[in-house]
Amino acid sequence: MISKRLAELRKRKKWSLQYTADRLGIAKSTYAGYESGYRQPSLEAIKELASLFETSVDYLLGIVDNSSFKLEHEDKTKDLELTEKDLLANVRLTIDGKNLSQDELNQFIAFIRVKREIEAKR
Amino acid sequence: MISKRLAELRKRKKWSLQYTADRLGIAKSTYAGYESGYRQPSLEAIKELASLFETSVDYLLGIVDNSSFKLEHEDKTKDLELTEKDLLANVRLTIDGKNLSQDELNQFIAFIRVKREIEAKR
DNA sequence: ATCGAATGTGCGCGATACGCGACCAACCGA
DNA sequence: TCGGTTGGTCGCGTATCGCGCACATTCGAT
Repeated sequence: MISKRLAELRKRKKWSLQYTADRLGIAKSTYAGYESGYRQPSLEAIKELASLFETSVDYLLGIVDNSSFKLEHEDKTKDLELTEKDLLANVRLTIDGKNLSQDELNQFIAFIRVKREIEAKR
Repeated sequence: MISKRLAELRKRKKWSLQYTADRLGIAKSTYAGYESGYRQPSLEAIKELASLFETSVDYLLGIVDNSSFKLEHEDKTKDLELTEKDLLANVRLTIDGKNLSQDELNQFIAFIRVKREIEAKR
């Protein structure tokens, strides 16, 4: 059960085994063992896993079926203004699992502003 | 942390070590080791513990403070993968206060992908 | 098509530590 | 006083955890 959940969460983030293991500070083979079911993570390790994947230990163990992220936000949709840097301070925007730099975001904002200006003239 | 929580839960129910161990199907010394901090329960054992005490594994591990099944991940920086539509369903992205359409976001994603491809060749 | 790097997968070994039985001190009611 | 219960620790056998290493597979670049 835990192995399936880990693989699903990691692939959703488009992370490799090596990258995930590095984030956790463990060997690649160790984390791979978790996903293959060959090993079970220790109590300390599973706390780190839940933290890294932003979910609950209960979800990893299959006790509950909802990941905590969805559980908290499914009722209230949040506003996220992309030009507000302090709002984005605690959000890491990614595309294909890779971080979005501030420069890239600024380029996008400029692009959208120009696009809207042109559309407004019609 | 887990030892304190276990002792607290057991005493609240006025159970003895022996009775608790019997309910779990393990040796008294084993469960006593959990409470004294001398041993850590295995993954399988901690699931049984949470079930017996009608609480969550996250509570036993000290990840959350309330024994109910509410889970939270505030103050932590969240990942927001822009290509995951179901994640974005709960977030309204805006630029200059104006909603960002799905088309505009798709254009941006395509733009970033091309940009990264070019940069990777250098 | 071919090479090489990156990624996924599995195994053996050393070391950790889990679970159990045995044991001990403290407490308490008969 | 004493038998019984409770909380707690220790030694031992062994299950298994984490790591290094090797092999299989995928994938992009030439």
